[in-house]
Amino acid sequence: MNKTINNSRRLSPEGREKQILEGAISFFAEKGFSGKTRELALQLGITQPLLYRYFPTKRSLIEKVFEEVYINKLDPAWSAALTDRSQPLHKRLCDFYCNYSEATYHSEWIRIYMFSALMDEPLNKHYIRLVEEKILKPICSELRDYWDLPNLDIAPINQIELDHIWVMHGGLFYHAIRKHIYRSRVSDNFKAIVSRATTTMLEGSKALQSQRSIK
Amino acid sequence: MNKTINNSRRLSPEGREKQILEGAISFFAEKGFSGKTRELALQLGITQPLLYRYFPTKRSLIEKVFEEVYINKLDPAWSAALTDRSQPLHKRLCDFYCNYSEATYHSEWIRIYMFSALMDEPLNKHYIRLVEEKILKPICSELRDYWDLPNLDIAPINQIELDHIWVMHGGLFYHAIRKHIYRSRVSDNFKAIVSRATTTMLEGSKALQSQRSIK
DNA sequence: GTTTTTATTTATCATCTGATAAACTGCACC
DNA sequence: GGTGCAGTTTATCAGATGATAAATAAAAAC
Repeated sequence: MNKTINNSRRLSPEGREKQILEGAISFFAEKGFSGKTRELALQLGITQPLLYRYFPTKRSLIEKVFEEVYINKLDPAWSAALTDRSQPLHKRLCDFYCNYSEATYHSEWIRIYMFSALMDEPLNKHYIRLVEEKILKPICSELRDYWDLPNLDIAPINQIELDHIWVMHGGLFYHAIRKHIYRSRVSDNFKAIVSRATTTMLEGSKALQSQRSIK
Repeated sequence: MNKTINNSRRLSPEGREKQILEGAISFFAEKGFSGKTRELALQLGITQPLLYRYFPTKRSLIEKVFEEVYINKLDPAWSAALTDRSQPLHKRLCDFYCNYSEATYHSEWIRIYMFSALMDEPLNKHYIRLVEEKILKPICSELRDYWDLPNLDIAPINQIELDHIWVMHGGLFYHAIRKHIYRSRVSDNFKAIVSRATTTMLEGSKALQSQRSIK
């Protein structure tokens, strides 16, 4: 019999630890990290001191939650696909944001992300840097190619270009915030929103060039 | 002598209440609403029981904070200016978002807004509805006029049009989130970002029409 | 089947935290 | 300058909360 997935009273250490961690993610995503250990235990159907057999402190459990939520969410294959110029850029952008949103735009992920950011967790700053390096700058680079502009070696990405992508990226992310944090009723066809947002961003980048050349 | 603005030990009730409320805004914006009353009192330079002379419970103080932060942030004059067709639409949008961001994109406002949203405070949902009615839908309406599309009486605003404005609005709001919640270093020339974001949105709305007419 | 091991619970601690009551003190008024 | 009112502090409570130790019970070992 499988001991790991067992709903009897007594579980294997690995099974219990996993159950607690997953329960903690859902619990803290809902209540925030000031949620009480007794309430978490109640939700898990165990007693509060049992938590402390698997995690020495509440803080250590929270840190495991961060790890679980933050790591391995950016698949390098997506960045690779983003720069695969055999495909049209609009399609690449759509595919990327569909993949990316599927991995991160979930209630638990978004809420824990926001709670941790409000707590000034260093993980957040690290993640933002990753987003800029692995997503936004590659997109800037593809945009240069798309409009036959100078390569990055000749002119490094400037703030204006980055801001332009940030507005699109933020606009899409904000859709997830509205859904999972504000809990507003939002349109569920996210693919269509992505498609229109990327089209808009591409058209906008063209219009901005005529106003002010990248040089 | 002015009793209201007095840094002596003893203040007038109005002065003290105001001081506590303002201190609470700054305190809860930083720590979240699970911040402790003793810590707040320490930051104010008063003792913790004094808070309870001016606010019967912690919750009542928090509710005053919500009131102070949420109300009167949307000046009807801005919405009026937004629909003043004697000015070019791009200029109207820029002016509006500059005014709006000046009123709300402050660290305290943004953080308290996010904390309260994560707490499922009804004020947040109310505010979002206000944003949609007083800002986004008027912009949709102006866009119809801008591109010589049917009036709202003939065809009501659809989800696609609203989503398109939400992406721009969210993109701009996300800039404030990055600045005040993530505390990232962001470019400080917000006016320029607004100008480019509105240009982009306008260009995008044109491009989207050729893909799919509003009918 | 008895013993050993260990997952889990019960009982409990020390501290924290929102809140209250009583003591204190600065200021106005006469 | 004494008297009373009102703003503030000191002392304290009751319940909550993170954490620990001992007791219990279920599974494994022999």
